[in-house]
Amino acid sequence: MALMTIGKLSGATAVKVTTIRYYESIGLLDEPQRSASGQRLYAGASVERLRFIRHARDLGFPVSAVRELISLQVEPGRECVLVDQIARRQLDEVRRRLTQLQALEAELKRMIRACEGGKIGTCSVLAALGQHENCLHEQHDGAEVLAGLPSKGA
Amino acid sequence: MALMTIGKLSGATAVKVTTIRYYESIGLLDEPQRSASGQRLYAGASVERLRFIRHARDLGFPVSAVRELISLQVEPGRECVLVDQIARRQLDEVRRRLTQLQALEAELKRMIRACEGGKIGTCSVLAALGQHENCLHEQHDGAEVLAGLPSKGA
DNA sequence: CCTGCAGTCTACAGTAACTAGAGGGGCAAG
DNA sequence: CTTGCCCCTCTAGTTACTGTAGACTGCAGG
Repeated sequence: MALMTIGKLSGATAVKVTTIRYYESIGLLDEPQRSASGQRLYAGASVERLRFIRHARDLGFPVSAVRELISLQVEPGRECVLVDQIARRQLDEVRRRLTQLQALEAELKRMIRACEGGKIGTCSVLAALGQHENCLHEQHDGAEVLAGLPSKGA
Repeated sequence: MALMTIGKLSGATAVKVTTIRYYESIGLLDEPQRSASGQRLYAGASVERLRFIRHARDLGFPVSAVRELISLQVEPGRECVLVDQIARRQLDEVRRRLTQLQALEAELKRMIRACEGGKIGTCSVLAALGQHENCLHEQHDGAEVLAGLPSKGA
């Protein structure tokens, strides 16, 4: 497994070239060797590292947590408990979001079922959105709960 | 229901003052009257409008969709179908995220169960993260699927 | 050797949806 | 009149990237 350019690494890990450079810039990836002309050259270990990062990110770990995980990986011999804690924290977060989303799904379904062929004047989707004494307002800062919805795919 | 300052409106809708001003700046809220000294003064209708926005945002509708919904509200008489479409699109999105999160939950649980009291050298959380031929990699641009996880609460 | 093109470089700007802070002015009570 | 909270604008920061500009490199075909 010889040295590879950033493009190859990108291909091997499904992480975009720009993202790899970004990870380097924020210190998630070490600075690699450079060719005489300044191009980054990666060894096989970078593939592992990057897959690790990718997978952790896919699991929803924020970059800060990934950083922690990496530092734990680098200096082994300490208790697994820390890693476990990070994972549990993440699991809690995931479950919180699951609950949220399930409530959203229910409400959206209800709205759509009610809205069949009516005119806007009586459209219950709009009416439902006008209500506020509804299912979602137990926690007050619910604002940020779903703030990060990308919906780029739409 | 007399005119109210931005602070009152904020209190009545649980939307932060800065956020209200932000909504105004992006055109979600109309510019309100001003007092002689330049303070914003809102009428009761603003409460409704803001609740509508808040609720739609809580349901995960992106601001662009909220904008559409508002415009549909403003010029009624057109078919409800458009509103319905937006809601369905949102429901699809929510379901997609639900599926994702359920997979994540399963994997995190598996990881945590495996990681009980071991040392880091054998920690299966870290090991699991190193794997990549795993449950989450059917879709290739999974990168962005969970990109927006805030986890500020942690 | 030349040309073309894909790949790479840096650096900066933009995205979503806010949030936070600086630095100043307004308003009612004591 | 002062205290203290509210309000103003404007700018910058957040997260995790993505996109763009403009320049350079590396390699294959002719």
